[in-house]
Amino acid sequence: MKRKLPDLSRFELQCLRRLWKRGEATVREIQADLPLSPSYSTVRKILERLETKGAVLRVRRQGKAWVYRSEVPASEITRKEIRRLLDSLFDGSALSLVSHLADMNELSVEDLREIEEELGKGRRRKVEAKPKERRKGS
Amino acid sequence: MKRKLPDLSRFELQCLRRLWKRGEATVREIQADLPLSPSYSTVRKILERLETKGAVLRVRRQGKAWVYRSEVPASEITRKEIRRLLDSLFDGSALSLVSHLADMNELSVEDLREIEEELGKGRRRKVEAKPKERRKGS
DNA sequence: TATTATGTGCGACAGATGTCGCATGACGCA
DNA sequence: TGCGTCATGCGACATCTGTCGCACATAATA
Repeated sequence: MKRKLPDLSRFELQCLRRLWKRGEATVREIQADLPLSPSYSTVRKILERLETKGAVLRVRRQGKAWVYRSEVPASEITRKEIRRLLDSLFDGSALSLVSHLADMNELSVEDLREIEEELGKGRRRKVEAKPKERRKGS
Repeated sequence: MKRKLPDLSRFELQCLRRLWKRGEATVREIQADLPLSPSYSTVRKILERLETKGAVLRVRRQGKAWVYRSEVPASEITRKEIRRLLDSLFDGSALSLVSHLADMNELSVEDLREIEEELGKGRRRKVEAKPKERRKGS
């Protein structure tokens, strides 16, 4: 049985990612991690909604603050989002998505070979995301 | 100079895609193309919003009905959406996105080789999306 | 010409989202 | 013990989104 993954908004996703990275975190910590530094209340509200959506859980208190933990696997949410994009813009074809990526100069031949190799040998190790500076896009 | 691409909702994107495919279309035609057959008024409203967002234009009338045309290039909107996903879930790393796709069994080694080849020879031809049946996902 | 479709223009709405402010209560410290 | 500090719980909003219904004009028809 697979519980239905909740639909998450962009901002909710943002916050959730911080949780994934940290494992557990308080509202204050997540707020500190966010780039646009929204108000404490705002982040608070998002976490609250994530909780009602069942994507997050308050595990314990750290002093007076609640500590949250993600209740949804990063990988599943990620897949869901990918699928969404695939369906909404590429008729479900991953190939055409990758083609676009190549077009956008987001992929090098080496990148592809790497994936290929993993794919070839039964693989399971996922390639880690190493943030890279964005080329000024035209 | 590059005009700022409008932010589009899922449904707006859906409708816009029909326009891309058809070149031009009336509300009725787009409605007919949509899978969930929303009411005429609904589609009408979406087109109206797309127009105020500058994503669509009413070119002429066909009988009493307006004929719409997209004002935003499919490729740019597509890129924008891809970028959005990349930034919101993969720290901008296309490689890790592709890795996930491979993980989801959405890519075959052949697919990758194809892209690779295109990439290798300066390329520009984009791989077309040929809808493929979704493997029952676990 | 009276009747019937059909598209338009407008307006309405409920829900989701992003953003806060404020009163309250508990904690640590002077 | 009285006073800040800090997180919480609640509520408030303006937008954005998806969904329609309806009155009105007009074109096609009987």
